[in-house]
Amino acid sequence: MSSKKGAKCEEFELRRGPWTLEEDTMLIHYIARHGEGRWNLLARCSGLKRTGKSCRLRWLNYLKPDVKRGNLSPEEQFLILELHSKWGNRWSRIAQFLPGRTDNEIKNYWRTRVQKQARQLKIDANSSIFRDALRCYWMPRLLDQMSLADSSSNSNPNPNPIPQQVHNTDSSDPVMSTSCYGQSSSTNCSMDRLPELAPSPYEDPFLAYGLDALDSAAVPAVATDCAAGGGGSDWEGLWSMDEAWHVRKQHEEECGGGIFLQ
DNA sequence: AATCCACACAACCGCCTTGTT
DNA sequence: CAACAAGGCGGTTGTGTGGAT
Repeated sequence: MSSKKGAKCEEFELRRGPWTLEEDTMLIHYIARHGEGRWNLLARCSGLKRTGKSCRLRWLNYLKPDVKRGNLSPEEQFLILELHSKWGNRWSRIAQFLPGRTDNEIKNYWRTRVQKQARQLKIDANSSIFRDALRCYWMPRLLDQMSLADSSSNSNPNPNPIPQQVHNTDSSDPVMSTSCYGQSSSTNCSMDRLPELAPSPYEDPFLAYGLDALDSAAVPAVATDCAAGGGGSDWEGLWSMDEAWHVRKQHEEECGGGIFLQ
């Protein structure tokens, strides 16, 4: 079977690796004429020496007009952390709540930024300790950045406008019940009990999750203190050395000084 | 100036699901 | 209902780039 496959590949001399400008142009023009979908047909008829899969990926992750480029905003980062805590590595599902962002981009963000922090602390990124750390230190900081940006650009319309709404302090709210900022979430952040929310690209995620409820009052003192960021000059790290030490120590206590990742 | 290293991101691979015949 | 093809998804790898040494 695999040899047959290989022979097929050779027969059509399928190209691999980075896409050229010419290939991009061909793909864009073909989709402009015939629309998306039927990727294998597209690959055969467009003149591209690529697999249908490759064409699909290139279009969805890079060429599609509504693909957003550039750094993730604090709002987007916050959403990624929040949704990942609920759904785990369901990147495409998470991406549905970040218009213009692809699952690939979100996955890369998680691996390069978030998991990097876990590695530095020598903690499993999926551990409850690390999740707590995200909630106590990182997410409040993002909230802080969001409010700072908000207050400094009152006259400047937000590119991703978040509709004003009534504050939701209902404890049954998915975010408030599972996120428990600053509290120990090790008991109630289980992936087994993910909220069954119907994701929709048209639904405002902040509205859906009641994220407006996460004002400073909702964040515990320790978290807001950290978020206030005494001493954080530029926002490079996600937490200070003190915070990292605290997380690490907590982890040591919980694991009895044992099981660190290498 | 050269080399090394870490990072970010694009692209590929394999598996699974879904739709069609 | 089975077989097959296509699409979708998550994990992994490859590569270009910028900073550090």
